[in-house]
Amino acid sequence: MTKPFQIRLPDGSVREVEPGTTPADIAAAIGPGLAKAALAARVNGELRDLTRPIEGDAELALVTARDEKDALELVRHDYAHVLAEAVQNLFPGTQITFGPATEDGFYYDFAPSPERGPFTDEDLPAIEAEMRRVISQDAPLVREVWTRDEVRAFFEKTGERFKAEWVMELPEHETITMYRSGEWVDLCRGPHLASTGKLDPNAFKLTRVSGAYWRGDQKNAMLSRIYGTGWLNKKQLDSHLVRLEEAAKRDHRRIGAEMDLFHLQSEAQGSVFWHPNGYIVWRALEAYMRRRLDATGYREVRTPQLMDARQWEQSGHWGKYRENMFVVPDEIPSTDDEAPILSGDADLMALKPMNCPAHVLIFRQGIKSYRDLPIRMAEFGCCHRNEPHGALHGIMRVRQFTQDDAHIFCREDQLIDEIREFCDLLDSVYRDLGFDNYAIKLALRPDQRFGSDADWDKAEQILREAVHAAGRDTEDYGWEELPGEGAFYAPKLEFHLRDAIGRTWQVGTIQADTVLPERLDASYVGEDGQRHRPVMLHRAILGTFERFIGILIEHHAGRFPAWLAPVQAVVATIVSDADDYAEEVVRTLRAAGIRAEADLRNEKINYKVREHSLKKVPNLLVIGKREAEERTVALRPLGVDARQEVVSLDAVVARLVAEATPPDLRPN
RNA sequence: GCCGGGUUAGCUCAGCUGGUAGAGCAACCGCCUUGUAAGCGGUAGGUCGUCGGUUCGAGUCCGACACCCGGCACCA
Repeated sequence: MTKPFQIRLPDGSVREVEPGTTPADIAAAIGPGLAKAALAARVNGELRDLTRPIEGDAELALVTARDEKDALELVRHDYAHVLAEAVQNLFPGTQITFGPATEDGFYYDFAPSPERGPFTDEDLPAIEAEMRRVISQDAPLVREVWTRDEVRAFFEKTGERFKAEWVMELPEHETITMYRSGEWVDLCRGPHLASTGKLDPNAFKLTRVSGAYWRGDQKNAMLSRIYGTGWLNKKQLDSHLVRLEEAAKRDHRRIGAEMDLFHLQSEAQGSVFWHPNGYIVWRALEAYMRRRLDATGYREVRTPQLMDARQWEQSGHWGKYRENMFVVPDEIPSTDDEAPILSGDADLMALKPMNCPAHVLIFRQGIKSYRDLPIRMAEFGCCHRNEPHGALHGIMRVRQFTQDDAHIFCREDQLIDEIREFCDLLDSVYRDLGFDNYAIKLALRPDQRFGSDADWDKAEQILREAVHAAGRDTEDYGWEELPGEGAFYAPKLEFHLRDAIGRTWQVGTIQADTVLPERLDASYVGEDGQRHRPVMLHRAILGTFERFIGILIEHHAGRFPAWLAPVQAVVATIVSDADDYAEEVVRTLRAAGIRAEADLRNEKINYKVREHSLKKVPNLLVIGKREAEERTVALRPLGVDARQEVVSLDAVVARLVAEATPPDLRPN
């Protein structure tokens, strides 16, 4: 007989068990409570099925619902599995593909039979019901090791084309496992719970359907994806659903309408109509950014909206980016109703999708010395990109946008410092704007690109080093590298923020580019008297005003900090006798630079409080007979639990002025 | 661009199996001079996204297109 295995438990104790023992056996040996609560096990750190025998001496930790991260991952993966089984029960002929756990749930991608067609929302209740039935069967989930050929033969026989294709691409040495629940079998790496009955039939909900390309490639078949959210118990599910409702209330499109910030309409799809209120936010943000850039050695420029196609050919945009550009014929349209409006053979111009080529053209004016570098050239540049229709999203993803763009022309030996300084500036700006949480990614060379591999090796390495030097390549910053996601001319560091419902958006970026200076022949005279190529750093902090304001709205739920708020104070009267004094208060506030309005309407104070609260006005100054007589105001800051206090006119002006001062202009 | 859903009054939405439109809020008018998140009453407001088809008759059924929403792909 083989000798017993030594199993070390988290409390440090060691148990001797016979070969063939499973984590479930050990849990049972420790106690019936644990046996019942155990969902899976970590064996030498690896998450495994409870019923999979231990193969040797090991560290073992049993995973229960208390280990929430592991437990949720397991449960969600199992829900996906149950979803697939339910769908195949209800719709024979549907092929299965993949179904992973996601951040708050799971999905499964199916290839429905052609007769059946893609799933719709209306299918979901029946599928949910079938999932509950599958769960109630409480079938054990059994892990089986198969050979590649067995799996392929099996799926070819059952008509599972996608699974048969996939198994052949698994790495040679990988152990191929199938999981069986009752009659149903799926190719799956696992691990799974011991049986479907471990799932709470009331802790999941199918949320939506969508299309998704097989293996994420547009060239492949469109599959039908079903999304769900899944939790350990109903209470968690319910609170998640409440969170979703709350998040919907923060939606920038909804708040944009409520606060009268902007609108969109189909005649200018993908372009924003900024209303006076929204444009105040924009201008405050722009003024702030301009001060920050002025203070850190940037010089602002302004470049043409339209440039000749030949210029875009030279920069490389025509070849690699044309499908995203708006092209305009350089021709006076015919006014003759009988004749075609355009001849069709005019020279072409294009609206700029980026500011970089124009900045190189400025750089090229006159001879630059190494002493002139770095040159930090900034532009609040308005760009147009012809985005795919399906990509447009509120003001977060639009076709006309304004970037807080800048290009830093520098020598190679200046790169690391420039990037590090940029990271510091970006960090400081994000904090000023209320974001202390952002993620940094490094997007590496894409398939479609200019420049030699050696250039890319160098550029990628510089960005890595600079982030490391800035101490930001850590888990706190969600640091990761994204192969294939760089721009066509350069790798980029991406800075991401989260929206109300947890989607992340790239805002800031910095890209180290040696290609464009080469293509557009930018050079400087070095210490050695020779011409050298500068490196160009493309960088933005907000990214675009449109997207950034969208995120600001959602992040603050419309309650902008006072310095950004469209209206900073409303003076609301209780009785009309106070009108004159209220108008005086507004005049005084405005003279002090506060964006203040009077509300003298014949309405109850309750009505006015409610209305201005919904408009997220940060300060409500209530004036009744008493305040008018005493030359005070009742200051009621925005917020349900805000206490109001009666203060003198002078005091309220001082307080609001302090609050409305942008963060970079505040004392200390 | 791809898959699914949607488009009815300024906003949010109802309108079953086809018989020329309805609520709440907002707006307007009147009453109320009001004390911290909706005071009361009244009036007006829509060629039901666009175009075409089926039908005696279309908001409702069918088709095309446009836009919006959720994903996918693409991206700031």
